Amino acid sequence: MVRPEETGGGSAPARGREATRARILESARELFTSEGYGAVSSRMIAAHAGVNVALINRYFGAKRGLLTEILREDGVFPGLISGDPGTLTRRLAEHAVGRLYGEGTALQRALDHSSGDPELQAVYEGRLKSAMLEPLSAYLGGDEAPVHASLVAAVLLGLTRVRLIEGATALRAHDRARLTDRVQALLDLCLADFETEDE
Amino acid sequence: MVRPEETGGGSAPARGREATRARILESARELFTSEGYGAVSSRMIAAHAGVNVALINRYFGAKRGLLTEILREDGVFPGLISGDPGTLTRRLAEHAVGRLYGEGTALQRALDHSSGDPELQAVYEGRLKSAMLEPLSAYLGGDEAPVHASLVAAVLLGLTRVRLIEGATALRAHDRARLTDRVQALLDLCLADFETEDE
DNA sequence: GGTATATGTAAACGCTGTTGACCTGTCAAA
DNA sequence: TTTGACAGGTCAACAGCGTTTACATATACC
Repeated sequence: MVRPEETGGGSAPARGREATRARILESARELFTSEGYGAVSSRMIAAHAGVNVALINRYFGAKRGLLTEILREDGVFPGLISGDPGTLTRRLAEHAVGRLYGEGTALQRALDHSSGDPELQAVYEGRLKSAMLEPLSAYLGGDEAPVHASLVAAVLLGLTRVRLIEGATALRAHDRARLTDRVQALLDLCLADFETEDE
Repeated sequence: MVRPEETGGGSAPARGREATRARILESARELFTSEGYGAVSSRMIAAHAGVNVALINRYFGAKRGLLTEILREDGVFPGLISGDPGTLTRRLAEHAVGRLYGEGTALQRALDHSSGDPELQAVYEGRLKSAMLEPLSAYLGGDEAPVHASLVAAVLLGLTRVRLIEGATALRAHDRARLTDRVQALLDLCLADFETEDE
């Protein structure tokens, strides 16, 4: 009796492998979103997925492997660093303010919120480097590009951090617009040529 | 036989209490500095201090209590938010850049480095609120003060974070001066009156 | 003396992430 | 049909963590 069950190929891609993997991943995403990375244990994920704990490490190496997988799908600052350079800072400011004070993904907010976890940090920072600093630096070009990119990243990351510290204060539309303008101005200053008028 | 041993008072200040407390605190400070908060366990601190583990919780409530105590002594941005308002941003910029790219305390650097720990985060953020956001806001005064303070904090925190992500790149004196100027300009912009020229 | 009260100790609790040994069902070849 | 290989899944254990509880001990007061 061959169990057909969506095994189209004839070789040996296994029966439950992909399904189980997906189930674990989905459970992890849900729990990370609702509870935060640090507050979710391997056993919680396993229980939620109806799966044995050992399978998490079998399929993802370790708990952080889950996060790496999730972050890869749900990119950080996706697709903003491209297009018209003239409006780059505007787009970044709008995205940042929107994400922090408006319509950010629940997952994004959850990951931002636990962005300090020592475990998460390595993954998060790796993503940020490869998805923000490096492309932005390449996008800007020139000798000063790395510094400019770092400053931009600093402003954006700092906003996230302060936002977390201050808590979830809602912002009226008008104040949000003002904040966005101010952030854009800061980003513009980060990117501006900047000649110190000293000797 | 009364053990004199610096027990001047006659009531009941105990014999080993202060000494033990101090020993634990000193061990914690050393280990946090050299290893980072998350990498140091209660048992490591106890062993280093030559003391039973339970005493840590007896004297400091919990591991985070040690950190609270250490942070209270070694303030964050100590004494900068006062004096001539005209040079405030200069002082902050110099302090921040100096701390991150120059002569910061080893402990400061270590705590910055583990500033993401979920446990540490609460303490760290509490300190930052009470030692940075609130005094700065009060210092600036006015309706917009909280927003300005938040932006300043964002820039300073963001610099820390990016610095950690990028790693310990040494900066030549000239580049450090340029960075300081740029940061000061950003801080000035954070504090500037900012009228959006829309309708 | 006796006795209350600090101070220090040993052992455990429940939790974490992770791993190794063990079943179990499916498939291919003999 | 019997045999073997093997992927998929389970179970129990490991060492470590922060923390707590019950206990021993030394000190200080009456």
